[in-house]
Amino acid sequence: MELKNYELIITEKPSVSLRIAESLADGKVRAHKHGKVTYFEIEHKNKKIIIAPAVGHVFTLKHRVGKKGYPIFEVRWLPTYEASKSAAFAKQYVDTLKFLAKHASSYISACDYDIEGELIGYNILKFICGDDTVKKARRMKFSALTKEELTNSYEHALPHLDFNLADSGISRHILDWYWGMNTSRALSHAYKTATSSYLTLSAGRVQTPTLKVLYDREQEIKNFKALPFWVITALIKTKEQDVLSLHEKEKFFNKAEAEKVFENCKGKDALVTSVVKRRTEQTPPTPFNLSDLQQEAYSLFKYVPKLTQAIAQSLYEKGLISYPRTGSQKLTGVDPKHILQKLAENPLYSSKAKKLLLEKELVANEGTKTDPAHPCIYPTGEKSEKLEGLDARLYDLIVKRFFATFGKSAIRETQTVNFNIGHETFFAKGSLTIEKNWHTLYEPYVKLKDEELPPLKEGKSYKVKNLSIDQKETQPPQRYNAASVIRKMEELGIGTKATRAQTLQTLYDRGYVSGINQLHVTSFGATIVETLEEYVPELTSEQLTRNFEDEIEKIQSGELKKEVVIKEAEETLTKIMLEFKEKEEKIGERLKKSYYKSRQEQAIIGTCPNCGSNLIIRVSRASGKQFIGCSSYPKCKTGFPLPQAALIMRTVKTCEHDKLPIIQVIRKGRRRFEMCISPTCPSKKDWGNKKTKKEATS
DNA sequence: GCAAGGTC
Repeated sequence: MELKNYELIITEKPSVSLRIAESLADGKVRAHKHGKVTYFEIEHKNKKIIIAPAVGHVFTLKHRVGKKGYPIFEVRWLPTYEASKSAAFAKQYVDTLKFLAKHASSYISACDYDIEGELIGYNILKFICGDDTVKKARRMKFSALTKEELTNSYEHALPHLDFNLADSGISRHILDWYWGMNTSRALSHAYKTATSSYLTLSAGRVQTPTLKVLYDREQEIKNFKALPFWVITALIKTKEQDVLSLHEKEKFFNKAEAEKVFENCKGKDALVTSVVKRRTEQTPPTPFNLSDLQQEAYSLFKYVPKLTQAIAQSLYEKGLISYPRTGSQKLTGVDPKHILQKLAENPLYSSKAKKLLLEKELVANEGTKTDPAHPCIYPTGEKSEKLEGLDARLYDLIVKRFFATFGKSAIRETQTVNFNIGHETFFAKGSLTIEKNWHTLYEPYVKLKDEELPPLKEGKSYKVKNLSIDQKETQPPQRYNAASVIRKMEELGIGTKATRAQTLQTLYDRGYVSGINQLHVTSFGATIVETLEEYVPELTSEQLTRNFEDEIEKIQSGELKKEVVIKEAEETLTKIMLEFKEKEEKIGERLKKSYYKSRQEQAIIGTCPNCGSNLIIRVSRASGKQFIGCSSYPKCKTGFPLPQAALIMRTVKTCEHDKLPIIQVIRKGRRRFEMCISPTCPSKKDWGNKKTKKEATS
């Protein structure tokens, strides 16, 4: 069959190609393969249309080959598979688009309608379809993958791309590249001048402010001065149970005052002065976007955000859930009834789905956040082979969350009882769920606890079983964990939903941070922050992102030309890099010292599976051997042997099998490998003895 | 080799 004279619709990713084909096809959707890539052929109003996907960015910026040192500003666009081996899969997509572009008579970009999507389409047209197609191509603009929206966006396709938007995308890429590459190279170069050996160091518009956030918290904790305070509690005896009440002042920072109050209350009975009951409505949760899912999976299952993202991606590829890299908390364009009907066929979910289907109206408690291209994360209701382990748990959470958003508000009752003990006021609080409603749909993931108070009568006196005064002290602020730092990045508006988990990984990889439950900045990470604050302070604050956004907005509106912005960045950085270079020796010494020290520190390897404290490298007093053990030893005796290890470099990732850390170890003779710390992990052989490139060739 | 951003 000869394919000629068709319209070529280019999408950002494979799943969208199919949706567009299904929406526009008057008759059958024909799927074809070119290599491994599927594209679709349809007829729409007697017109032949081919729909073919990209895989996100298939072009990336690359400096001129062999160019060493810094500063560097000469960049050009190159196919991702030429720039990096890890992007080899992208070649097939590029080849397919090249093949299809040859005989196309017209072109439409149907990439996501955002800055990156505009650029993905623009680059494909320019470098694959031919320069002349850039001006001719039309643009489909849609904000949901529904038939109606997609058909409408095709019928009313914009006559051309938004060139200003594409320009702002180009600028974003170049500015990030300039700042990131130059600063990273400068750091590595400085290290090399001091040690004559190469070490990958990095800095960037997103990773450095993130590191700074962790660093600042580290400083807060370091500078924290604990204050002692006293609390007075009274255990009140009733027929049913004892009630613990607290003095209304809660914290006494003055010891004498606390002791006086304590004396006043001693030996006195507790008179109930008031019983106040309040009912509150608790609205159901909002649908998941990626960040919400990452937070919840961490808090319920301790899945790190990167793991959650990987599992969600695989569930999406199996057709079980919708597109996971979304910021939306809305069910735009989703037909919940249809999904519930499909879920009702699954014995695991049948009863809950059927219960919801009985409702007259299905109204979801949608959140306010939206996404330019996708609705929230929801189950498709499709059947699959039996899910197990990590996948099954996450899928179950997504299904139950979907159910819960349609539930009625739960009703909670809180009770506050005030007591008079020797003319001092004490109080006790209880809370109780009166009507579960959405809680039953979300079980077992509801985190609320019921604490019921026994019936206490106003005006009645009760015996005080025990009155106590305890000294406590104020606590320093909590360290961030792997999930909360992602939320913080979201708050600061740095990174994107799809990249934040990866950014944290980069900070681990560089040895800047360690720990999962409690993220510590290593002394080396601290040196990086301090060095950059001195020489490239712009890069340590999220303000750089704000400046980018302002400039990019102006390019979008046509107020500014991208060339001006790029030139300006070049000038600024040239100056900064020259100053850096002058101090290179000094900076190198500082980095060297700090790096060596950091390696010898008691590295935090991960989180103790038993008690949640840090796992650190310990030396056994008995045998003198190194092993990984819990930092709260001897309270917790968790430990893992470490055979023949010489130097533990860092935690690489978390083992998917038992969620223990996988660490990178260098043995004597510079043999470097990764291993799961669990001696019984069955996946151990997968990590062991991974040789470095150098070794493999020697 | 280093960024950040797409997607697998």
